[in-house]
Amino acid sequence: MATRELIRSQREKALAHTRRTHVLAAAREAFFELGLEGASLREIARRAGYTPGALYSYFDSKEEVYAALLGESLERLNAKVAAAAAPEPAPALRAAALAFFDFFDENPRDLDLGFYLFQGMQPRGLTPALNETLNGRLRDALRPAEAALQAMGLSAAEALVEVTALFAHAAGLLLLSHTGRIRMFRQSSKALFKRYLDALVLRAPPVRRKRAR
Amino acid sequence: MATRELIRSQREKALAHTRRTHVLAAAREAFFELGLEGASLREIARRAGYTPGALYSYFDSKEEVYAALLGESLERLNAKVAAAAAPEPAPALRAAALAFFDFFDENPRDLDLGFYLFQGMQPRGLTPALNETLNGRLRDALRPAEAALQAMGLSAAEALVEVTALFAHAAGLLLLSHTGRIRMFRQSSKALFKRYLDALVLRAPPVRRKRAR
Amino acid sequence: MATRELIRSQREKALAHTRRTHVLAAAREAFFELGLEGASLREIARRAGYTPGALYSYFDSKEEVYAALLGESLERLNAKVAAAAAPEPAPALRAAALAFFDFFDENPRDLDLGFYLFQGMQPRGLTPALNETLNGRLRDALRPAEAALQAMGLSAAEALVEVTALFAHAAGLLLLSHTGRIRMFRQSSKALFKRYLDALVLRAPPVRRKRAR
Amino acid sequence: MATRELIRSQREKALAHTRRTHVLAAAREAFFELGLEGASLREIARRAGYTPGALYSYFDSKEEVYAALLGESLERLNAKVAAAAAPEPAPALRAAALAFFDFFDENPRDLDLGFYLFQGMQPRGLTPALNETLNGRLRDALRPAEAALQAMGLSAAEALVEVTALFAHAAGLLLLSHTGRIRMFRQSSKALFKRYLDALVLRAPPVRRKRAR
DNA sequence: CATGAATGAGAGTTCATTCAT
DNA sequence: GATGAATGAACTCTCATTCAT
Repeated sequence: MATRELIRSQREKALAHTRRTHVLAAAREAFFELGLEGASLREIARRAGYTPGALYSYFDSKEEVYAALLGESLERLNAKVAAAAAPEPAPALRAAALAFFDFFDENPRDLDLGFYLFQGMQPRGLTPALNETLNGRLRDALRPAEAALQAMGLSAAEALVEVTALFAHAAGLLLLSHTGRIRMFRQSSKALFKRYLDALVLRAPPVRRKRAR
Repeated sequence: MATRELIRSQREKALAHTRRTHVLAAAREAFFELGLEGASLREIARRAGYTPGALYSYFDSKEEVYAALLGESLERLNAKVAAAAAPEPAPALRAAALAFFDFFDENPRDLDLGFYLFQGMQPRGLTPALNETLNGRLRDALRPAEAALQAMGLSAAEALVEVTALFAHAAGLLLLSHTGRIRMFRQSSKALFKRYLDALVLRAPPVRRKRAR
Repeated sequence: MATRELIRSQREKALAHTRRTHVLAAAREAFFELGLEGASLREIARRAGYTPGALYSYFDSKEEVYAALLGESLERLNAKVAAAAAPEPAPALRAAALAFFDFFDENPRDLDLGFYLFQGMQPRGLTPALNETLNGRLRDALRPAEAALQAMGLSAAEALVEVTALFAHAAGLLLLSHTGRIRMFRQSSKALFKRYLDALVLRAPPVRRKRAR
Repeated sequence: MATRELIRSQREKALAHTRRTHVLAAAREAFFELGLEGASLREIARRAGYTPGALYSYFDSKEEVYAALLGESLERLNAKVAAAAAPEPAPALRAAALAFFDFFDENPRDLDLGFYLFQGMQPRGLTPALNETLNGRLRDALRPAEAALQAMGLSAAEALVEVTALFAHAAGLLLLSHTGRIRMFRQSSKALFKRYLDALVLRAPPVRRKRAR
């Protein structure tokens, strides 16, 4: 008896998850196509084949949909960064940093998502706890680069400084690129980012000295 | 006779300007306090002590209000950058770059304003010509730094690359700072920016040696 | 199980229809009392006991409300015309034509509605297909008269000419009557229309003689 | 002294009239181009080179502008009808009726104007006296046809009936034509009107017999 | 006479959200 | 779980009109 109950409960849970995923897919699609303004709850529901009210079975508010979307985006980012590895520290830095950069460069909507680039860039409606978690996942995506920097001989503190600067540089270039402003300078954000990486690797000599011993 | 007319006309023009400025002040206030979403025409009108319709005496659309706001922001930026000068190239670079950085660092909403133009809304009330002008003013704010880079011996092409990277780095740091993400790294965006400038100035000397020959 | 579902579904459908009808009744009432300009969505909603937004559950736009109103009006017209029959061609012509005339004479607002169709209606709520359909229903209301004319011996082409003239005469008289201008002439539009029909029937007989041969 | 005053007064009156005429021209232009809905006071003022408020020096309300427009339209109509004369009664009838028909057929906006008078116009700009006057001018445009009918031998009462029917027929055809509905019947309103006139002249013979005496 | 600012009402429409069924 | 109806507030924008200057 209890077994049958359990099985049913499991099946329902799986179903619920499937449907939630389905809704998220519709939300992503709407958001990517129409941007934040166009991706109303109505539109998302329409694309998912539901009525607006039905979405409230899966999400408590529109913001929660947005948060789920962002969470999923960050998972993809981390997966990409984790997949980019190299045996030597310097190539590992390049690989990790480029994976990070490319992810947003190739998926500009993920940039929107990640930086709350609309609505004045303020995270609204996200509980602090959730916000922390999501930010943590973004932070995670930078850890491989940070580790590589340490492997290159930088102290933990130095590596933190450098990875922050790296993050800022990537973010700035992506912003310029995504908003079209880079055109004013007739430059390529990707080339500029590689140039920054080159300089960073060159600046790291202390590591080499360590190695030389 | 004509004199009286002229005086009246002048006074009215001044009044009109004052009132437009007053509306813009209300718009800025609303925008700064409530962000993009909250700063509706109604809210702006309310704060200016007007009915919504009255704003249409001064602006043709909501977009035009934002454009005016952004234009004014960029003028302030340029004024600040122009005011920051130094006799020697390297200090001039630092001064110009820091003025640029500080402007947005101290007025984060001006950063929002600048992004808004390209991101959130359609350039409906913003003619391409006006858009170009505004972008040009942003570009102008970087020219002193670019000039200093050339004065330090960089070629025009090199200076352009470097000023673009500088802009990106500043934008990225500001983004991190403004969205609170810099806290994740326990760093100061200002300190990081100065560090970037130091490295930039150090990287330039080879040029100078060239000069010395 | 399925039965219960079915019953509920049917009841809901009936309810939906009832409510839509209720809204349309309010719309008609508002439109009839206040005319085209006064019958705003807000006013219609108020009379139906709804908030303005609620109407968008039933209609996609204001134009669609009017289209529905007009469609229903044309159905009533056709019903009235169809009900007016007679065994012999000449009486059949009189009956059909008078039914058409009387419908608009007794319900002047239906005349307004008909005018509105082409004069003011925007293409939003009135797809070309719907427009065609509605015009077709108006055309339908004249077919009994046209058939009677043919039965009286007129060729298809002659009958078409005559029914067009009949329609125009009716429309003109209704316009004069509805706008009060007929008073300038101290005439009755109904009497004039009957007079026109008398003349039309008298003009036709030659045909019958042809048949009699 | 008084003379100088008088002259100035006269000159000012003339000027005022000129300017009023100028505003009316702008109004007509706006109305003819944009239709009833598009011809707002703002638009009229814009075209006349004035601000909206200025129009209130010449007209007490928007309705009054329309009334003036309509009055002028009716003058043109009467002029056209008066110009169409013929020595014999039957040709005179044809000429007068066709002039009336053609005026509206060729200037559909004048038809709109005429419709507007009774359909939408508020009693504010249209005093009963003015209303009477305008209706009288419309009536006047039919008098030549009425006189011709009497000249053809109809009694005053008969002529009145016939001219009313003629008016209605013309109005109906113009309505069908102007609203595009005549296309449903693949007919020409002008041809149908001529056909009506032919039948009317044929129906009149009793007159001729009178003459023959 | 004419302006320019302002009103105040109102237009149609969209939205996230709630809730009985 | 899902629906469909409904809310209520908000949105941008337009209008005829008024009035001090």
